[in-house]
Amino acid sequence: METAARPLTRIQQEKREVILEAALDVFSASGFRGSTIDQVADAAGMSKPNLLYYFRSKEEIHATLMERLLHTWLAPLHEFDDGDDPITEIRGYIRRKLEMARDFPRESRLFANEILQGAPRIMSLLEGELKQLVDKKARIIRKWMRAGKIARTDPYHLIFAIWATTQHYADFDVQVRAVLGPDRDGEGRFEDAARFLEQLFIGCLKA
Amino acid sequence: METAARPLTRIQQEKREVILEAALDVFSASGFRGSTIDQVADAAGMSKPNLLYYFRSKEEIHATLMERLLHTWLAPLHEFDDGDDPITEIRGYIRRKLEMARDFPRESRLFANEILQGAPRIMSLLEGELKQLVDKKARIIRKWMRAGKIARTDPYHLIFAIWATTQHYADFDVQVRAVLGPDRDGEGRFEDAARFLEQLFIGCLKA
DNA sequence: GTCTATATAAAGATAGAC
DNA sequence: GTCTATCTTTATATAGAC
Repeated sequence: METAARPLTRIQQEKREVILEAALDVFSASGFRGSTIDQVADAAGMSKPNLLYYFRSKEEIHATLMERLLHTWLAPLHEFDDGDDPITEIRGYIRRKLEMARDFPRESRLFANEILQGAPRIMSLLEGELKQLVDKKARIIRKWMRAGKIARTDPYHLIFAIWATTQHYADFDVQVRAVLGPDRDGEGRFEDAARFLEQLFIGCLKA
Repeated sequence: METAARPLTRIQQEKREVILEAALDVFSASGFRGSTIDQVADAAGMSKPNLLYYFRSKEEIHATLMERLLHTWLAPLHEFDDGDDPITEIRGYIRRKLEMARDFPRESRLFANEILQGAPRIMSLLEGELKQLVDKKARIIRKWMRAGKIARTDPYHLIFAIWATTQHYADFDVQVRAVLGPDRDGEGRFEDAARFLEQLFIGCLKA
């Protein structure tokens, strides 16, 4: 007979946090299949069997991680709303997405890894929650266009372009660094990117 | 004593092609670590030991694949040149890159996988050949800007944005499909994307 | 060149002592 | 809760017959 699920103690919660933090490091760098429980255990400062005392399997760690990730990841799009000034709203969304790429590059890469492999674990979420959210925001953008507040264009591809350009700085970080060279490292790169993306998107949207 | 490397017969070349084609399928879908020689052998229609008769190791298959990939991948940027009309030149580059995403999505994903994992195998190429190529093209773009032919902006981030937006349609294909739904499948999506990207980039670059 | 059989190593997961 | 030892599965690669 199975024992009923017990609420976790505070200490158990904290240990799980340590493991998830370590797993984010490892999984985002090597992908799910490319990572080993040993690596995660090492990064978390504990033995493999000890780690498996807190999570039943590698799969369960990954699932827990993805669940949280998606919440964080969709937050900026949720914030995007029908404000007074469309340009301010879109500019803010771009800035928040770029800040996410800067502050949460591991999350960005973990997400990219999952999508790249065909999104086996989150397909239903993409077709459900994500699609509905994007549909809603696309309707807002279209309303702005009909009202003549911004130039007419395809709202879906506009959103894709914002995702692509901002996440690029996290997902393709090593390439960006290699091309820009050591001169333009750190914070400066993000300021340059922010300026450029504002010019690109806002320039083309002004009616 | 080692036997000297012999030139490959035509049949050997053909078998290697079959293997590389299968490997591209498998590696681009699951990443290098996520793929097994068994899968590649199955896809190539031969047994594992037979496959390993043509390639010494999984690593060697991957290396051969990456080498070719990079040649193909940089071709559009090589073509980008100092023509009469900057707008035509940039528009052509965007179109070629988007066509690559449409016609060679596996290559795009294989490349994305490699970069995402920190580009361990091609770092020196990124810092060498790629950087020099981009530097050269950035100088051309800057010349156009100084001549007042296009609006002033950061040429490096412009190139990154073109890479990001076009490759997005290959790398994040499942997400794009999920969000757009089944209505907008196949060729139509790429036409929409082409129209949008032209408006985005050309609109912002017109002086 | 291709096969069956197998050596070898890595990785996920568990048993059971403490 | 944490450890050492170990089981099991999977995967890379090789040996050797044909």
